Amino acid sequence: MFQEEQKQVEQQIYNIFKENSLPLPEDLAWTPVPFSGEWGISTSFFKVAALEAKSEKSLNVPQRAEEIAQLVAENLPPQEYFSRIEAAGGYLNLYFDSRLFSARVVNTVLSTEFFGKGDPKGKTLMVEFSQPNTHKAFHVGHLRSAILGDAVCRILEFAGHDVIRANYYGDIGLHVIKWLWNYQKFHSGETPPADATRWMGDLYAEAIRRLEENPGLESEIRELYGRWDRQEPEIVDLWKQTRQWSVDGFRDLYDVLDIHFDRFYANSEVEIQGKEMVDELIKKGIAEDLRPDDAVIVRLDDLLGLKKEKYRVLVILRSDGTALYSTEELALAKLKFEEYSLDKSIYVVDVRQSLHFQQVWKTLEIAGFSWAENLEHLSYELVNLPGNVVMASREGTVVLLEDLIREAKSRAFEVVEEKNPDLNQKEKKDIARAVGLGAIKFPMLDRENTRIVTFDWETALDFNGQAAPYIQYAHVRANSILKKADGLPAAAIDPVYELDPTEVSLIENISQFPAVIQNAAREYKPLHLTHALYEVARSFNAFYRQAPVLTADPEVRDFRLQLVEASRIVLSTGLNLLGIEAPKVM
RNA sequence: GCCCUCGUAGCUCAAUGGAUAGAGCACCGGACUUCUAAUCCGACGGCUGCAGGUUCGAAUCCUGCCGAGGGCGCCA
Repeated sequence: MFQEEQKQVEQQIYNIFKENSLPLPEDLAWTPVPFSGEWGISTSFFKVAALEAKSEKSLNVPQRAEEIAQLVAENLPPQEYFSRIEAAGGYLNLYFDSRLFSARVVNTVLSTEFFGKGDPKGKTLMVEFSQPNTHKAFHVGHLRSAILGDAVCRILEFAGHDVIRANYYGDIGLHVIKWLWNYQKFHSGETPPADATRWMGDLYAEAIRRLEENPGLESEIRELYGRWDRQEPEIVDLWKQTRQWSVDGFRDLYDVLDIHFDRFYANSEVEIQGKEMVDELIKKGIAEDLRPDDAVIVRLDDLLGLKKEKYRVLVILRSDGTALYSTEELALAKLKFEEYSLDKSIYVVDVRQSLHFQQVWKTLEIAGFSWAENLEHLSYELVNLPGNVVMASREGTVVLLEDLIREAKSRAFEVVEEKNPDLNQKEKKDIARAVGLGAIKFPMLDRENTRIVTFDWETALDFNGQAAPYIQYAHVRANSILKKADGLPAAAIDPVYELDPTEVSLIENISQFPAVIQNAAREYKPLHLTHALYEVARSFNAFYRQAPVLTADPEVRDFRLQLVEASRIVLSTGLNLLGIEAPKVM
């Protein structure tokens, strides 16, 4: 927002450096001055001083940095946008003129079509996220990939990338065969009830139970897998029909979560191509075919001439010739680049599969696919239950998504009824949905990707504190003021009064928003956004308490109204980027 | 055995190598005749697991150790 001014000062500083024959720093690395009630940008001269110290051993770096800062501060020409220049401990701090700064920030937000939106980067990224297995339940453990992936896509898009959202569902594999086996034997002809996904999961759990009780039945599973592999119509038809039940159920869940995809890839879709690629790898001498006694493997460490084990051995086809996850993964990676012209292909998958991806990608690299270097794993830690219990359908240690959503909505509904009993049923339900889903999504985003989320009902349904409802509430308050104000002042307004500290702090947080988006996009970390947004909400709430808008003197009121509108825009944009609704009342 | 994460306030978590390490929860004390108190203000709370190293400067980078979790040939 102040690039021009920053560049200008930068040039002036360079000139001072030249005049004093100081070594030119490569870049000044501007940062905001640690906020203390005044806006400013800051740079330091430690690097330059350290550079000098190399030729002049006796030099005290911090002292010299301070001298340079003093020198620059004294020699900079008078500034329009900076009202105060200060050298402090090796830093040079340039403080903005508060009137010009606040007016610029607020006017920029109001006059930009999408404040914070980055310039088009001309890069196409595919983000694959949410990889549910058909014929299984969809539980809270599956939620993180979906929610994180969705938010990352929204942020990347807003930051200026072209994003293709891919879903990859596992519709074949041993788990599916086990389900089909159980269905054929014990549930033949049944159709799913309204809650299809839960029912699919129940039947899967039942299949596992039966097989554990009677391990001898495993041979029937092998046999059935063989029949599927030979594409026997009876089995294929049943598989297709039952798979659809799951797929439809997943789509319903994605709709509820407001998550959409551009392309659905099925596991089975890439099976044939996967096997073909395995053949090629064997021909090229990259893979070893040890069938029928052993599988088809790639000895990665040997191929790379590594002495210490790193990539180990990747199995790419079972000894009986059926496909593995890795078989399909090889083909899927290729298919993605064939279908789209991608600059990068990102996989949002949990951390347990890190090695797996490294192996597959290294194999593709060895096979000579140039795009293999543009594959990227966005790994995240699991959602566990208290006591670090992993959610697993077969262990029965799961919280079903349907249950969580229902509970969160109903809890939110109770609160709405208590806080705002006059609203009609429809409004209350809409708010309950926004708040309930926000409460579910926020904890999955407001955390370093590499850290485990521990799910417990109490925390998940706690609407207080550092959580989505807090931000939504600030948005509601902003809306409420604007509604009562009956329109905004038509023209841009400069504040002609001394700003309240809460206003200063609010404007500071708003001004950071565009940079935060870029940062979150670059690092694939919605966390940066949740944090910044919380800060905007917090400073807005303080402002709301401290600085009256509607009852203020006209010139104060006009500027504050614009500030409220700017806050509203940032809050709703930010929530939207997290996939969280921003209700107008609650 | 090899590899990957993580270790920060009582608890849950932040902090592009940069200035006095910050929030929420919990606990304690205050604020509703006010634009919605799902809010605000204050107090309490820290040898950033330990020991070295690199650097003008380390919670952050490197090495070792301790602790927790995860991954390592036909599950996905």
